[in-house]
Amino acid sequence: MKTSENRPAVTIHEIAQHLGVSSAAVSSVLSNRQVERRISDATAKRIREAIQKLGYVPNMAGRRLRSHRPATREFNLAILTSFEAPLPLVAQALHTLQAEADARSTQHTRHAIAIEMFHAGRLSEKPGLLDADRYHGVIITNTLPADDAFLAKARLPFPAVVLGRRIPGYFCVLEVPDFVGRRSAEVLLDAGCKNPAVIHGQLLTQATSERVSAFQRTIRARRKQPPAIIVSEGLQPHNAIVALDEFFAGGGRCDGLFAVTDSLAVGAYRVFQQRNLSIPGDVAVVGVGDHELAEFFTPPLSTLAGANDAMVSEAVPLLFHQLEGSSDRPREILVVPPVYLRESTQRRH
Amino acid sequence: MKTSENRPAVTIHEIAQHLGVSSAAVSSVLSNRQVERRISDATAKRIREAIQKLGYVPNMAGRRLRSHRPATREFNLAILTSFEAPLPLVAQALHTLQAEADARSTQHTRHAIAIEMFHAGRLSEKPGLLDADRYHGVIITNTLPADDAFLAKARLPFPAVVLGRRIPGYFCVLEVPDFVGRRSAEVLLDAGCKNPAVIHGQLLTQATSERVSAFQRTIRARRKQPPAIIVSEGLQPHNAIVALDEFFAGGGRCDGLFAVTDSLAVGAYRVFQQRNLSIPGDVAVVGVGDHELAEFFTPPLSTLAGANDAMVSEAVPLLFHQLEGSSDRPREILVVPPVYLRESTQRRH
DNA sequence: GACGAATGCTAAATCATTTTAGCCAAATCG
DNA sequence: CGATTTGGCTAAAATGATTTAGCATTCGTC
Repeated sequence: MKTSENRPAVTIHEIAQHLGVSSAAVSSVLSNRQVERRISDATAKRIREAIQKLGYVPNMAGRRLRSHRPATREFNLAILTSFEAPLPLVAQALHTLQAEADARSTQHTRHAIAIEMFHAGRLSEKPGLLDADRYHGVIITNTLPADDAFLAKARLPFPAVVLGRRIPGYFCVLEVPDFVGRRSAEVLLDAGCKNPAVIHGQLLTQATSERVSAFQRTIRARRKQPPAIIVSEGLQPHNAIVALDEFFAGGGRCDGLFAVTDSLAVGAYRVFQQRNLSIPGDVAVVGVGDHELAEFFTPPLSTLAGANDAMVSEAVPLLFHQLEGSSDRPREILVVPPVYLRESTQRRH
Repeated sequence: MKTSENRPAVTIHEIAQHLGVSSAAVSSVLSNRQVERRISDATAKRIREAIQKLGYVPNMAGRRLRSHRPATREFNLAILTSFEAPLPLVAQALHTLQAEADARSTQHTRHAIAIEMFHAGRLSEKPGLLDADRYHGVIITNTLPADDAFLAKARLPFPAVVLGRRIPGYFCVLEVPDFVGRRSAEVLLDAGCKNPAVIHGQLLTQATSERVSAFQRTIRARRKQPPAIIVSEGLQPHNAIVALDEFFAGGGRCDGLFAVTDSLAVGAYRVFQQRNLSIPGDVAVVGVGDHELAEFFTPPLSTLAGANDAMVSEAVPLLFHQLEGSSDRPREILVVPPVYLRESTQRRH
């Protein structure tokens, strides 16, 4: 790590002043135009050395402003997601956003689109989010309650659409409440399960926590006793393996599992195989369709949700609507998640 | 689609002029400071209407420049990848880059990091890539030959590191040539395969095409006849299913498969299951470890490559080195991909 | 009816950079 | 030796937005 970067930054003017030349000369050298601008080799060399020595870093805002073509508008759009969340969903959102942006690009209108990430629960620490000088609009997804609280309080100074979360004052796109939790419980019960369980990670997004509690309520209502709740440290398969092994070692019983993430289901598959429990014969498994490979698991995994296509299709037009200056009041759009019943929850005779 | 956006863009000055007020007034209304700045409600209303009617879009470069705190340097870094490529690798690169950037952030130095995407083979159409006014540095990955050619010719006006590809004039990080192709051939042969085959998608990155040809060469050298080559339309499991079904329907034979992508291996698993070919009993399968779930497939998939961790760990410091103004000559770093032998290539008695 | 305060605005500076027009001295030419 | 060219630079404008200081009015009060 160079300590040099701890010094204050310098501008082109300061370099010029330091050398007793004009800033035009420095700029010419920086863009390698010193020959056509007729800066002598000796001066160019002095300038180059100063640039190096003082650790000059160009200010992109200055450059962009200067090179801006008049009468052109440029939209800076971003998808904000957490480092911890699965990416395929986000990629799809980007794809849709990009396609829509391309369709709207004209002679005078350009769009720049990026994915940016924040640490789950620490959205508030993301630099520039509260300033109005970075984004024209954003789609925010995979937030934790702490992030939601921050957003509810902060009110971003630019259009935003929130995915999978209901936050007052924002345009939100989310799945029909309780649907996934209730249906996954029904799917397991219909498959003949007597001892259903749910596995989820420690960190709960609002969508996930609603799924879990709706699952609990439904099971309790139908079977007069609550399901087992298994908590894994993270969302990766090996987290599920550790949590389930512990569960069984402690005498836990389970003949039907709702995994709030497909990657948890993958870990569960492994544990059941190792314990010689057949799927769905001994234990049925249902996941949420956040993984494109779910239908290729052995056996193919039944999934709910994964309404991501649908949510994104709603969210993107909503964002552009705001960008175009609509003054509509924030509203919520509810999406019904698709249900894919596959072999992993086949009814037992 | 609003046609309004086809009109030339307007600036704050133009709005002001149009209304016969000052640009300061317009700016005050835009930032909702009209009360403290003592703009009358009537004027504020007129301004707001004009903003709406003329379709004003703020120029972020102007705003950022204005709000720039002197003596502060800001690095804009990006990871450029193709829409078509698998994302987990990229997420990891972002993670590493972000961590390194955070470690280097000081009172006077900030970093902004994003993932941006281009259509495979059309990197040249990405706006702003040839201008020096957007990025301080980039990591480029998942390029196709057309992109490579573009990069070789263009010479980007900012530091860059290319992953998985050798391009003259750039810092490149890639796997040891031929390693993956040769080792995957050896793994299949060691498992006792007599009729090895390889499956890949139509679009070939340089890394992939090298893997395929090294595989071919190795097989031909050892078995005196070339492997079957199966080409799928895309990289998704269903593409592999279509291609393999066609291959078998056409009388193709195969008792060992090298899948250049794990998602292709997933599709292959399905086809083999449906044809009652056991893995690895009847057919051995080896993939490249671009999928975190490979070890959880049934049976667990042997993988090569997936040297992504290692490549990223090399690439990130290389980028920062350039950002710090090092004038080193571009060089290549070769990484040896790890090899994970799992059940899918277990030797037959 | 004079003074102070409130109201409603504007002019100009500032942020960092690039480019255009042009200045002055030295070299070359006729 | 005067005119023209070349070399080596600089001053200043321009890009778009925000903020600070301040200028006119009008209003209220004693």
